[in-house]
Amino acid sequence: MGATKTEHFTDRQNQIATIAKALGHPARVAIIEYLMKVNECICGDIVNELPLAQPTVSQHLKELKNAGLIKGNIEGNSICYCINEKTFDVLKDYFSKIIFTVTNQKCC
Amino acid sequence: MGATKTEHFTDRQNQIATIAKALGHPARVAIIEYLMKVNECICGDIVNELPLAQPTVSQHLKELKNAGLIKGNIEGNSICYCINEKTFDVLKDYFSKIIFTVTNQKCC
DNA sequence: AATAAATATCGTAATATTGCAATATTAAAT
DNA sequence: ATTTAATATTGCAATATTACGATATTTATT
Repeated sequence: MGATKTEHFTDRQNQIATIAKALGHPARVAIIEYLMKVNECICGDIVNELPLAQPTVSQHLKELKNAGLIKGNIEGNSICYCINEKTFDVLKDYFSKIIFTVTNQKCC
Repeated sequence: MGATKTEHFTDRQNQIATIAKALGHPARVAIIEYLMKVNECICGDIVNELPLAQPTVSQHLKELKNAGLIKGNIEGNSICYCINEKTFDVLKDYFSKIIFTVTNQKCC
C-alpha cells in the first residue's frame, strides 16, 4: 500500500491529476507567477527570487517541466524557462467544462 | 527538512497550491467527475464506483472538502456530497489570467 | 433497546515528496 | 587547458501521502 493506484483510472483522469499535482506546491506556483511577471524567460534569477536552495529550485523546475507547464530552452551557458500556456489551456478547459455542467445543477 | 515551507509564500500562492494539490490525485479527479455525472448528490455510491476501500474514499472526500472543492450535507443516515463550483471558479479565473498574460509573450 | 446501514476515525505499513549539502556536468571566458 | 558560471544529479534525512483493516460513531429501522 501507499502507492497511488494509477492504473485504475482513465488516462484523462491521470493527466489532469498530474498537471494539478505539479501546481500543488506553493513554490511551484511562485515560480509560475515569477515567469509570468518577468515576461522574458530568465532562469537563475528564480533561485534569487525564492527562499529555497538551488537544488530545490532545480527539482521544482523539473517537475513543472515534466508536467508540461513550462518549457526549458538551452541558451549557451544557462537555461531559459518559460510558461507553456498550452497545458494551462488544458486545465482551464477542463474546469470550464465542470463549471458549465454543474451550474444549474441542484445540490442535495 | 521534508516539510513544505508554506510560510515563505503568499496566501494566494498557498491557496492555489492547496486547491491544486487536492486535485492532484486521480481518485479525487474521478470523484469530481462522478459527482458531475450523477447530477444528484449521492454518497456511498462513490465507494461502489471506485476501486478503493471505504476508508480510502472517505479520506479522499475529506481532502476535497477541506480544499472547498465539494460540499457535504448530512441527510439522515447518509451524507450527500456535491461539487462546490465556487472553488472551481477560483482556479478557472486564475488560469485564465495566466493564459491572458502569457499569450503574446515571446518565449526565449 | 437491539440491529443494521452509512460513514468517519485510528493505527500503521508502504511509498512519495521536500529540501539541501555535496558533487557532477556543461559551456563560456580567460 | 584552467577557471568560472549555471544548472543538474546524487544521496539522504525529515515529513507527507496513500491505502486499508479494525473500530468507532451516528442515525434509521425493527
